[in-house]
Amino acid sequence: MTESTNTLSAVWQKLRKVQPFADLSDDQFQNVLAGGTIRTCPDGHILVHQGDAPSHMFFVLEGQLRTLLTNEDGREVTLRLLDPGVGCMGTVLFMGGLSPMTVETVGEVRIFQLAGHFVKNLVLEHPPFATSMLGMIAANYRGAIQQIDTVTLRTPLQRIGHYLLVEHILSGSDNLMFELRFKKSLIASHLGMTPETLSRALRKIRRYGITIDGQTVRLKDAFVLCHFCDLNTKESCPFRDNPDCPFCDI
Amino acid sequence: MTESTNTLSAVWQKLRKVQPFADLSDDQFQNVLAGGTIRTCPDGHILVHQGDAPSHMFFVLEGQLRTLLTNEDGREVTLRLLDPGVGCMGTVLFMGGLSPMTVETVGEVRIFQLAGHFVKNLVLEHPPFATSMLGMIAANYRGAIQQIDTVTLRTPLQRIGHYLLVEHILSGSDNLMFELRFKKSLIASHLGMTPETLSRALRKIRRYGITIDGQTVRLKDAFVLCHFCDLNTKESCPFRDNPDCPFCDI
DNA sequence: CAAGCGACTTGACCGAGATCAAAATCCAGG
DNA sequence: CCTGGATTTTGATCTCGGTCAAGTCGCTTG
Repeated sequence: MTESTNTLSAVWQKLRKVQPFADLSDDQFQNVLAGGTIRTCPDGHILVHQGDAPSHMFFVLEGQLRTLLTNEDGREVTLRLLDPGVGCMGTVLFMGGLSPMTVETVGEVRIFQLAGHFVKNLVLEHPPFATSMLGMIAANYRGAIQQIDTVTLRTPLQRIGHYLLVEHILSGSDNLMFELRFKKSLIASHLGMTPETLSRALRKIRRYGITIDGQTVRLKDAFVLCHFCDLNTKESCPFRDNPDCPFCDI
Repeated sequence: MTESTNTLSAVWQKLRKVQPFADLSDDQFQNVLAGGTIRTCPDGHILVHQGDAPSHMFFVLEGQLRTLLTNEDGREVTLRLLDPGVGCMGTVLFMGGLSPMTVETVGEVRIFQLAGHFVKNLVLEHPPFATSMLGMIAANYRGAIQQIDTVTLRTPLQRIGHYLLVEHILSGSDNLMFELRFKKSLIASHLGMTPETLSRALRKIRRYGITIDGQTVRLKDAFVLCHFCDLNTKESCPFRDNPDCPFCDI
């Protein structure tokens, strides 16, 4: 088996079932694969600068990416933290104009990239793909709204609590222990605070029965994170409306 | 001419040329009109509550709407301020799940509303409409990103400066005087600050040659707002790369 | 095993913006 | 023209989170 088949099949594995490709036929997906490129980038590599004309969509195969905003004096906010299987810059392609965000690697990353015009053609030619893109973009939009909510209406404690809740649900919420997927400094930047403030918030959150040791989060019981539930999150909560939940009756 | 025709033709006037309808044929647009409803709502009326299942898209015919987020103790951020010709909740329809935002009238408002399934069908049946919706949603997303930038990376002075710049460009930027379209308290809420802070920032911004009296903004010269330009805005600036602009060479 | 570096934590201090309170301004309606 | 309520402005004070600096932990590398 050649290196190239090896890699292509890896991409197939990673991306076949994820949005916006899940609804394509195998043939169409094969086409997508043929139309894109696989790259490996070192830590801290900047794939897109704020202000660049957007040219490609990117999908993480291995490693992590983040999208972020910066200002002139170097302050920055992380918009999204991307794990394998997740894509970015899809929305930016349809915004028209220059990219409002930077895309940067976090550690060494293997990515799959697809030219913008390729994506736009797919939208025109395959209505289900268009709907799928709409859903994906809308999901990103929801994330942005969530972030606005977070940074403007919540205290640092509430921010990290909510973040942990979402992570817990994503991890399957079947265990009282799970791992943080990202470095704390990145999480802090995503939550619009400094690492110092995050650290202090993590200290304070112990009194809710939530302990963080390194990347490991330990919960006293299944419902301690319910303190930080909101309407969006409630919808995806597996304990939704469970009578034991102290907050689901709100 | 009956009241109803009168109103329908008013809707035609207002919405025929705006996204996402601009690319539809007259016949298709006629269909849209027939499929929707016209409503008049009093000041402070809530069209959608955060947490409602999204059912309609709304378009402003006369008056103003705003979309906003609230938390439990009553604090709120305004996401968007909508003037006639602008629509909302389109994105939310494609997010799946409940509405993350509230939609509220500002003063008495006349709106045109279109059922969600109607919009979704249009997307499936008319690829150009889908592209148009993608563009619209992407534009909203850009707005959300801009807002994250604003509230996390800018000082109150920079925020209001940038806001005024965008307003100036929207107003045609052909005059050294223009009107604020919204109440200051709403603008403050949109910029993530209190009315008091906004007031103080408007005081401070005088030293840049920008004077606000009531709703009227007066500029000392055409370039005073350039202090608050960023990459996004630069693209739509009519003075772009004008050698007189003190910042376009950045 | 020691050294060294990066990531995180902790402490002390400070300042921008929120809050609270009061005065001023604006405007619609009588 | 006057009046009453909403909106905005101004002033005084307080507080949360940022900043700066030092210390700790943990991991990689020689």
